[in-house]
Amino acid sequence: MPELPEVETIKRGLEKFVVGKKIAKVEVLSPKVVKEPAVKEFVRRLAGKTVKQVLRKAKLLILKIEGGEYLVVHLRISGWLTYGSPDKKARVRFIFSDKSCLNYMDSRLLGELRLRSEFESLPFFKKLGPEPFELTLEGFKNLLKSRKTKIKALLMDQHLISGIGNIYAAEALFAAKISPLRPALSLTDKEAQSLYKSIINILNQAIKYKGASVDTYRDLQGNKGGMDKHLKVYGRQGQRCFLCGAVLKKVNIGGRSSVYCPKCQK
DNA sequence: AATGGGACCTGCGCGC
DNA sequence: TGCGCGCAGGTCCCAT
Repeated sequence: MPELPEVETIKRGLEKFVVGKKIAKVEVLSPKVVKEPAVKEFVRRLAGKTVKQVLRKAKLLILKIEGGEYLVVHLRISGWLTYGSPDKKARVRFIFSDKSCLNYMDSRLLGELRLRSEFESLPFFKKLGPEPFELTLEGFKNLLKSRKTKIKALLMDQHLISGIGNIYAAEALFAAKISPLRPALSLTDKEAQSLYKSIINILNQAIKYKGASVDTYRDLQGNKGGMDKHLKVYGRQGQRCFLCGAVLKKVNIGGRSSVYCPKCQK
């Protein structure tokens, strides 16, 4: 579900509704999603603690908890959070002292919750490349240099550049008029610059629209994101390109479906 | 180094 | 209506 813009939207919601709240009780309905520590310990250590701050790194959400602990949330594909009253489909419920509730939702159970005294040593965190916002144009060009991998696969490789997933990789490549199948090293300086700018623009636009609700994603209050309506290629295979009218094509790249305009994107 | 496949999971929409 | 299949916004791990 969530790429950087969706996670950023959730982060802002948490800042508004959850920071400063005291966790009275944690209910773990699906123990599978709690990766560390053991569920009993997880619940015990959170009870009575206040949420101090929310951080985001790429698609990772990090809640700083009173007493020097961090609740690290990776939503993976189908995770999302709602704030309000307890949800019967929740996998984990964080009930606050004012009776309000933060629900961790995750139909496919692929997401992960961790409670740790720090998050920097988490293997996934350590291997995370810079976000597009932390990368200069030169830094971006250096990533492409000498890499034969398909440009779309590179954009989604979190070790190299983090926060971009299947939707925004497809959209940025369309905006830059570059085929997702091109080897990264084949991009000219001009193309690399155009792609770099497109990535930043698309992510900022998506944040502005509070994410895309192609599937189950909702913000904390249950509202859909507004970015769906602005997607030009993602999920539009077989339909016509808004620019040239050609039929959009779907190919498989790195095990993910990738939609693009064979006429506009060279 | 790069790519392809499978694994982890559930649930939805589609065609028959 | 019911069933099987393909597919889904992520990441890891293995084989080649």
